[in-house]
Amino acid sequence: MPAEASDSTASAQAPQRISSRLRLAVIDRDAGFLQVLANRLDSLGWEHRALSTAVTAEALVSMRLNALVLDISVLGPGGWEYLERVCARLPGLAIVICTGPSSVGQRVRGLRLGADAWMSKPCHAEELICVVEAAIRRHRRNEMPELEGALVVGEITIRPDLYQAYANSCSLELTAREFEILHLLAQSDRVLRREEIYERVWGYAMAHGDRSVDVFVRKLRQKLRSASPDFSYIHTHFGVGYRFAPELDGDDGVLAPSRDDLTPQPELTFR
Amino acid sequence: MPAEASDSTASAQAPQRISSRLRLAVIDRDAGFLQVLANRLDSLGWEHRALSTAVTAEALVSMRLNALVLDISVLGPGGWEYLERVCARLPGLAIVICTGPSSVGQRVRGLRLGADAWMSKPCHAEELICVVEAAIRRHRRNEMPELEGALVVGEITIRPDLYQAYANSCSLELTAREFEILHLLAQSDRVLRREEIYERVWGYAMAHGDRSVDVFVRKLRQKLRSASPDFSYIHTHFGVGYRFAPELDGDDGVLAPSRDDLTPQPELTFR
DNA sequence: TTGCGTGTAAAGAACCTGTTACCGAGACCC
DNA sequence: GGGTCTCGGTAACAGGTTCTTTACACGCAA
Repeated sequence: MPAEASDSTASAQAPQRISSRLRLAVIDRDAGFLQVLANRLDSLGWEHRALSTAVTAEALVSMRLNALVLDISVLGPGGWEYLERVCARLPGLAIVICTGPSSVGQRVRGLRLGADAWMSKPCHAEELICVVEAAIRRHRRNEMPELEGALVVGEITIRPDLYQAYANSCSLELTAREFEILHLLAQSDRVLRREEIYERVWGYAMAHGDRSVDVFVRKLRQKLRSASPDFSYIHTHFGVGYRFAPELDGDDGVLAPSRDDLTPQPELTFR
Repeated sequence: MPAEASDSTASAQAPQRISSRLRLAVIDRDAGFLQVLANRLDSLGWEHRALSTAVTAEALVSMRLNALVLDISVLGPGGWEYLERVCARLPGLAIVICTGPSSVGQRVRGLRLGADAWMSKPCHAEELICVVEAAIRRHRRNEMPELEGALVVGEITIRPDLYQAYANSCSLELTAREFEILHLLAQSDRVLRREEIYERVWGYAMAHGDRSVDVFVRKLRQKLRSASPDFSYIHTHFGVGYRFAPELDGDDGVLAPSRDDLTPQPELTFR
């Protein structure tokens, strides 16, 4: 039952690891601390960067960070002002102060200025990362909308924000499931096995012998063909699965002319 | 560490106190701790309440809290599960664990389960409050753009400052909930799932099978139709949710994907 | 050619939504 | 305090849409 399954996944995901690739900068000079942290971050797949001194808020903006870990003691007396400036310029940035012994007054001040958390060294890298995650998590919750851009492939436009696909300004009238499968296929630039498609769209494992994916692919092909007859979009890989790629009919497997192989996803446009 | 001297300038603007009246619950049994905290909270004007044991997530919902301070040790072994449940049910609630000595593993676990911060007792009340504020602040950041202008869509004018919508200078007589849902939908230029709507309007997770959103959408449609019969505003996306867009009836409501690539919200004007 | 995987079609089950009616909680007035 | 009213939330039903299942035909690979 789909409803039950999605319920269970919801509760199962609770021990939350933030999945997507995150970007973190650390302003610190403690080589040992940086090394340990770097190892841990690498194994989590985060992009990270160590800075030995303060960089301008503008520079931080250009790094497109999710979080900043700051040993405020390396900045000297101007640290508070710096913190304040960075918080004002990047209200969406998670900032964790991680520094040596401090007074309650200092911690209060840091938090009031806009830091999200204060950790005292020495601390465990794993705990620091959890604190950073907690701050990012809370920040993202509201930001959620996650406005994905439209995907233009062949003559088809896929609009995640509208949960619909179009051809020549005309809706394909896809159902929710149809759209999800098309979206998934179009995003992936490779063959997807049925089990993979099922698992990512339905949210749970495909039962042996289930033909649902095939049936949906047929419906999709039908709608795609009637809206954009000159292209074929979904290709069968016998014994494997399906792959999405716009191909002009008549050509022998030649990719759509608008494509070039230099850019991996040339038809992927952000609105 | 930076000198504390330059406080005067910084404290003038930066030390952000959250102004509005906040609601906090504390699950703890340490009378001394509770007393000190209560005094501090009173002087800040927060509404607060001490609980000596866990209350159900539903009870927490009904308290309309901004934050929860929890000594997880008073809950015994079931504490983790409780934390998880509360986080799932109230994704917008700031949760700070404040408890006695703990291991890194425990702190990591608590943060992963969804707590926003972990403080070790003994701690200074002021610092605890700052940590709570930091969590709330981050949560609220995007939630309250403040001082929004009126939104004019189709024949409807939405006035957040008056908590009301109008058609031809005539009030739609929306109730609070109706207005909030309309406002949210009108602000978002995309399909919103029911769960999303519920969570952002009610402030906590939608129970499985709850039809409240549907019923309110119906009421909204009714009022919108009687005030502005030529337009349809709220569109159902079967199996997904609702989307707001003023459309002249009679038109086929064909959404041209290329239409708004340059101007995403042509009919949405800020005054 | 055979066996297995895939395309196609249709029917019933399952699900989703619109709609209405009803009840309890809280606000408000007297 | 009691009564009335409005609002928010719940339950039930009907009708429509979508999804799943099943069956069979077709085509690819060995």
